[in-house]
Amino acid sequence: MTHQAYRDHTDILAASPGTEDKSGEAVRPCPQNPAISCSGCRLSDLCLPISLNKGEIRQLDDIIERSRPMRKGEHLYRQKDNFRSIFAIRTGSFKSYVLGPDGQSRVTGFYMPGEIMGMDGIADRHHSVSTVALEHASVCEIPFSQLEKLGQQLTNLQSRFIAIMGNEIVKDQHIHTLLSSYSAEQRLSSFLLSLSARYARCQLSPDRFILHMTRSDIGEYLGLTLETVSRIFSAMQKKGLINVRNREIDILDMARLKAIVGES
Amino acid sequence: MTHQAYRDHTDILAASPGTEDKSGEAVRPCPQNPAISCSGCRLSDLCLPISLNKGEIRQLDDIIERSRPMRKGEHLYRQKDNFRSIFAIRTGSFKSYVLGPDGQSRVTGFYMPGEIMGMDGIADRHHSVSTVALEHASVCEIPFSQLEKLGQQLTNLQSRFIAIMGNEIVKDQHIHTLLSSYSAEQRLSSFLLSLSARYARCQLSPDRFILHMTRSDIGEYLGLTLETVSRIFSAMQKKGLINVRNREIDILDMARLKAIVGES
DNA sequence: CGCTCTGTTGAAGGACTTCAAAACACGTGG
DNA sequence: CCACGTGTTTTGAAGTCCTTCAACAGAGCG
Repeated sequence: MTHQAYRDHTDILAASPGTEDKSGEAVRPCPQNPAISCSGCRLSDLCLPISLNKGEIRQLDDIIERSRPMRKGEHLYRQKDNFRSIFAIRTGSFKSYVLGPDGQSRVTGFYMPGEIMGMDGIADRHHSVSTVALEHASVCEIPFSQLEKLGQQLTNLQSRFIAIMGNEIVKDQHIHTLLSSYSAEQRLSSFLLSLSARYARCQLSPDRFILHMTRSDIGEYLGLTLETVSRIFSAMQKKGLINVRNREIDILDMARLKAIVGES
Repeated sequence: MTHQAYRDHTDILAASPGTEDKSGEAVRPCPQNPAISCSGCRLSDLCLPISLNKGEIRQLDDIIERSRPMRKGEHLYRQKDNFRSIFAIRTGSFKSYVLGPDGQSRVTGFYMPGEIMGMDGIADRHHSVSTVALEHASVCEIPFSQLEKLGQQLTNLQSRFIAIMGNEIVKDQHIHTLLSSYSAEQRLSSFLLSLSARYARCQLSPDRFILHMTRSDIGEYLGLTLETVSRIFSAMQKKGLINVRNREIDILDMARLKAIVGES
């Protein structure tokens, strides 16, 4: 394994990136360093604090509750829960999903460090989806009532938050067109490119990463069956576009991948 | 034609609902009554003013520009346009769409009276979709910078606007699950039920209405071909669920329609 | 009245699903 | 450390739902 350095991306985000361990869980130092703050967070230029000055960030810091690290499979909140807070991911990744009337789940999104979860509960004060950690993870909890209050004082914060919601709407529209008109191969190409770009945003390798979700999760998200996901991955590998080894993805030909979805 | 009274729903929204005309366009009085205001608008309990008191509504009124009526096919704004305002629909309906790299369009949404358009431009200050009138229509234009400013003064307005955005996100998630897991018949049932509920909100008949969009529009929106839309409509009619006569829809069995999409 | 856009319907084909079986990975406990 | 069991992934074969292609009918508008 020549690429051990990238084995677990969260290593890079953790407090002591030098420590490596094979299990990926036991030895790693707790990412919940009590000294963390928005101004010290390496994600601050992707997250809510963008465009805030130091004083403003300090005020935002004051209302943020940095909760305990979460284990894989642990829920952040569930469908129907009362809405109290939105959450910014510090480390790890999450999926959101809903349960259909027949009891089977439908994945509605994947979330990575620096991204905001919980906005599904703003409208009617109850969450409309459930959110679960796909790996060890940690989040910043931002009580919404306090965010609203602070937003009234800090114009920049208010605008920033509204922009984040606006961006969510644009992303949802993009997913809408993807689901309504893309082939299975286009959907998966687009999915991989999205992950790649988001890993790059976190200063992680854009062409070699781990899928923390199952094939079934991906299928539910993209409107495909898990078998189709698997088959398309295999076909892409055969074409020399990617290398798939279990959950490990190597993007070999980014340009051709982009061509598949129609991005020049 | 026993149902002439419902022939054109916009009649009911117009200033003088008593006037009837066969063309649906020539005789109707101009909906752009200069006397209109949020407080006088019959849609005020669906639109941005919800939960505002009279003084607050007056302030909102002051920043709203009531633009001229629009003709069918006229664009409100286009993809890539600078973002200046959001728009509340007074009368008529719109569709939003994007043009793919190959030049063919993908419908991303339909909008009805009381609903807000233009939030696709908030994030990066340029619109990500185009919006076009599906029939004669009129809108209230709300310059975004002024809305932001006013929102800083009026807490209720700020919350209301954020709630509208949150609601948009929830609706997009619902569409996501629809596109990723529903059959063609379920998609169309869900679509008709959505239109029905929204017409009811406008005090219009929930079980007899006009589709102002083409089969192709519906298909692009739901991820189906226009032929499939047509076929499923025919099949639903054969089953006694609906009556379709060109663009006129009668919902005959609401309960069974809901059962198709899994709503008890 | 005739043109064009829209909608319907049929027949054939294809992309993805479904069902099924086996291989593989991973965590647990011996 | 290995054996085992569960959950995940791969791959195949058959089937299905929807699409594509095509022709025609109807509606709307000059």
